[in-house]
Parts: sequence; C-alpha cells; structure tokens
Amino acid sequence: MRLSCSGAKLHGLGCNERYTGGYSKSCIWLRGKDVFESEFEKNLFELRQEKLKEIEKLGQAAYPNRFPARQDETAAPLPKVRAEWDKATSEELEAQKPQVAVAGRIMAIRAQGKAGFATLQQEGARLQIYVRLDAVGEQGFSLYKLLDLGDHIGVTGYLFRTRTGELTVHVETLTFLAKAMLAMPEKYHGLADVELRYRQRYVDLFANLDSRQVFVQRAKILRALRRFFDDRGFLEVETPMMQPIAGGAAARPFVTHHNALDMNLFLRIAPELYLKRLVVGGLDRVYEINRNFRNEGVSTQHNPEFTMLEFYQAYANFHDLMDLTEELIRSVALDVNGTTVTEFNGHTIDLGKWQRLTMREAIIQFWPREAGHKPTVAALSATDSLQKLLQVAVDRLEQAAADAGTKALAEANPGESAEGLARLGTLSRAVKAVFDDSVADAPVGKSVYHLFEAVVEPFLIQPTIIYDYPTVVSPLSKQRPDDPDHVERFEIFAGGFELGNAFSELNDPVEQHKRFSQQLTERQRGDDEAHAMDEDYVRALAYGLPPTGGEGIGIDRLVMLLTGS
RNA sequence: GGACGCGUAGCUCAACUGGCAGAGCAUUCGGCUCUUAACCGACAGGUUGUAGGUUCGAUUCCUACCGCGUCCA
Repeated sequence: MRLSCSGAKLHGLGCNERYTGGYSKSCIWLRGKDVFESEFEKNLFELRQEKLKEIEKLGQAAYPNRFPARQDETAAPLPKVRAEWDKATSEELEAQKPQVAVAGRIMAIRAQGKAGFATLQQEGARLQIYVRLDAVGEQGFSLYKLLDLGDHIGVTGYLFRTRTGELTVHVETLTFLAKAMLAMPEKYHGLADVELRYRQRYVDLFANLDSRQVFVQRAKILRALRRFFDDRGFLEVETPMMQPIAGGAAARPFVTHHNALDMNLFLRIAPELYLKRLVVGGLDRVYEINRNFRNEGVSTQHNPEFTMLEFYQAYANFHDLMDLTEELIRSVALDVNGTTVTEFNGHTIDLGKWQRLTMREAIIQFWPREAGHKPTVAALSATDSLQKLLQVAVDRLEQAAADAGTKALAEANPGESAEGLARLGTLSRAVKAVFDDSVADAPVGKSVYHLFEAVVEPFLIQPTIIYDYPTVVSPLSKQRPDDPDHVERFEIFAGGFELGNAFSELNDPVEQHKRFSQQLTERQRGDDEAHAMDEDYVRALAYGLPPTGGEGIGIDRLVMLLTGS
C-alpha cells in the first residue's frame, strides 16, 4: 500500500524529466509507410541527401567515424573551451591566439557572401564560430555553404572576440560529422507543441536547454538519494518487475505473458512485498529506486510508468521514519539546490520546516469555514455522526457555492471571487462524493480518509507529515497497540500533493491474512483497486519479519518539487 | 465520461458582419568577408482536421466524427 490508496495519485503530473517517447498513435519515424510527416519533409530529406553527395565530392565522408577533439579529456571540449576562456579579454586572446578543436551541433547559421558565422552546441553549451573564405580555403568554404541547421561539425582554429565581444573560434579547418536530414524547430518560437515535445523528446532536448536541465537535476537528485542511503548502511537492490500477483499498492496492473511458462504475469505496481521478503531473509536495510507501472490514463501530466524509491529498515518503526524522512528531504534539497527553500506553483516552500498532524486533527484544522462548525474527533470516529456531519457540510458548501456564484455574477470584477468560486465548487463536489460513498456500508475509516483527501490534501502546501491512518485503508501497516482501528502509518505532503507513504510494517502473518481477506471483501463491494491475496507473502511473514519500518517516495514528484518544474 | 476552447503553408499565427486564403520564420535561388530572431531581392509552398448540411457563395454558420488543450469527474 506504499503510495497510495487512490492509484492515480502519486505518479501524477509532469513526468517530463524522463524519456517517454512512443505512446502516440500518430505517425512515427520509420514506422510502416509513414516515414515522413509531410511532403515538405520528404522533399527536404531528398534535398539533403543530394547535399551529402556534394559534401562527399569535397573529400569529406558523409558519416565519418570520429572527430579527434581531445577525446581523452573527461570534459567535453566545447563546454571546456567556454569555461576556460569565457573571461579572457580581446587583447589576451589576440596575444595568445589559443588553438582549439571543438565539435557540436549547428544551432544557428548566418552566411554573408564570402564569410559567415555559426553557433555550435555541445552538452548544453554554445560557442560561435567564424568561417572566412580566405581562412578555410575554397573547399572548406564550399563545405560551409552546404551546411544546414542541425548538422554536426568539428572545427579547429583559434579563439578571438568579435566586435560585439562574443567569444568565437576563427576557423581554420572544418570537418563534416553528420547531417540533419529533417528540419529543426522554428528558431524563435522553438518546439512549442507540447505533444510533440513529449513524443520527440530528442528534439526537445537539443532545442530547449531547460528540458536538458531537468535531466541533469534529476540525476543529481538520484545521486543524492543513493548517497544518503549508502551512508546509512542501506543496500541497493532490484526486485521483480514481473510478478504473478501485483501487490503492495492499490492500482490496476498491466498484464503480460510468459511464453515458456504459458502464464500471465503482471508488471509491478509496487516493489513493497518483495522488499519485505528480503528483510525476512536478513537484509535488514534495503532500498530500491525503480519503475512502477499502473494501468491508467495517459497524458502529459499522467504517466503509466513512474519512478519510486522504497526503503525498509529493520528494528525501526514509523516514528523513526518520520525523523529520517525529514532529514532525507532536507539533505537532498541542500545537496541539489544548496537550500531547502524551493519555488513551486507560485508557492515558496521550505523543505526544512515540517509540521506533524494526525489525519483527524488535519481535517479539523483545514475544515472549510463555509462547511459549518469544525467537527470533533469523536464526530469523525463513528459512522452515524460522520454521516450527519457530511450531510450538513454538503448542504452548507452547496449553498455557499451558489451564493458565491450569484455574487460573482453581480460583481463587475470577478478576478478574486472566481478563484474562491472554483474552490467552493470543487470542495462541495468532493465532499458530496464522500457523503454518497459513506451512506452505504462503507467502513468509517474509509470515509474519513476520503474526506481528508477532499478537504485537506490540496491545501497541504508546506511540508507536512500526516499520521494515524485508518486500518481499513492500510492493509499492510501495523496497528497502534492502543487503538486497533488505526495504524502506525504516515504520509508526507508538500506542494498540495502526496510525496511519500510510510508505516510500521505489519509482521503478524495471521493478522496479515485477515487484512487480505478484508480487502477481498472491499473488492467484492466494487473496489477493483483493493489488494489481492498474496499467500506466499503471508508465508514469508510466517518465517518471521523483524519489526520494520518502510517507506515509499515518488521520485518524479520530488524532482518536480526540487526543480520547480 | 462531462463542460468549454482550439484545429488555416514544415513552424508560429492573421483573415471585419458569409464575398479572390495572408504574414514572419524555415526551405529553394541570387547578393553581401564581424553576424547573432543577421540583412536585401526573388521563387515556391494550401483538399482551411474529416464527412455532411444551410447558402448564389463557407476558413467563417449548423450537425456528426477525429485530434489537441484547459477545467471537472
């Protein structure tokens, strides 16, 4: 049940830091007969092939094997040149005439008769080159004239500054490296089409430097996470991606087929049950950073595959994990950004300052004033009092939403009230849904949980730990010794969404079997995301799982939060 | 699944109340030896998402479908 009870939640929003090409039905390069997306592209491709032949006639290979630009160095040549010489003055360059050899993709090209400029890009860095007929010779200049936006070339020459002060390579030799056979995105607006940006991530990457930056930041975050766990004696492991029973979360799985065994397998929705099997086996501290797959809608804000960190620590409980989590988020933020403060969705969020609330405290604290008097803990603990409470709340919220609508119509200046109106509309619908669900024979804990999701979760902007979860929505968590209706579980929130989920692991095989059976009941009541029975997991617990705390954190969301994307 | 919006040249976008479908960039050709959204000149580029309807006439109005976006579920 790591991340989380409404399967769609945790992997929501921009998974835009990963390569995600290929979900579209639209024409894809080299698939079937639709090689080209238009006549224009087809003509361009043919034209560029002609140009390639011309380039070969100049004695250059169309697809050479290498460009010897200091390949032994650890840093790429072009960014290195920029770093080394960016501050050198025109006079210093004039005196030294530093020889350089750089390669890159042509991102801009401006020819003017017998001379011209181009901008090369490598590893996100750019450097201008200046090509003159009298410096590169007839053959070199003929090659320059055959170049297109997007081509890869290598040049040697010396550095200087132009009249406008830009660091530039005065080219002496030009080496053709590879041709762009398709048109680059429009140079001013760039690649704007969002769907294209996702489908053709490779274009987005070289065309939009901020797109590249998210990859770099993501790698930093993953390094920081691994360092954090490695330093604390955790072992990184990889558990099965294909599972006979897709457990550990509430979500619909993808199905695949194993031919030799002639059996269906599921792509995992969570690694949880396998990681705890490892703890049974004596790997006391383990973590895994890997993909999960959940069979739901596809959009730019919703990816069916997403990355999750899960970790387990034997002899720890959920209190220990609260401390560890705060430390983890704080230290990763400091590692990556040098500060715990981040800007996200117009909010300033301090990942170094946490508050802790029980679920019922949070509902009381965030209770919308339009919904009437704040409820009491007692009212949130029994089915009939909760239903009465919800009935009043729904009536008040619907009335408030209607009043706000009338008022907005009456006022000439909608601006601020429109926002309040949207909030009230959303709130009243969400609470109404909880009310409608609670009327049946649903357990009170489930309604409280859904009420929390409706009135609290979207408003948890600053980092918050919510604990005391109802047992009924937590089939893998250990009950509180003093209150069997609640479990030792917490979730972490920031920026208005769930970031992670943790609990003291249920390690009593008899109780675990009972919980799985309860889930089967929920499934029969129509909850097709309720957990399936996993007898082998119960068997593993029967060998003895030490008291253990476990947690899952959604990496894509953490990246969004830390990069403000 | 619902509401609203959008769909016009390769890209970004115009086109009044229904009256000859346009611009910038990119492409092609010509000119230009310090440009940088280079500039100047010329050519080319279109089944206005698809199918139907209203009309003398539809990019424009109507209906259905397809695709995309935003909000909601």
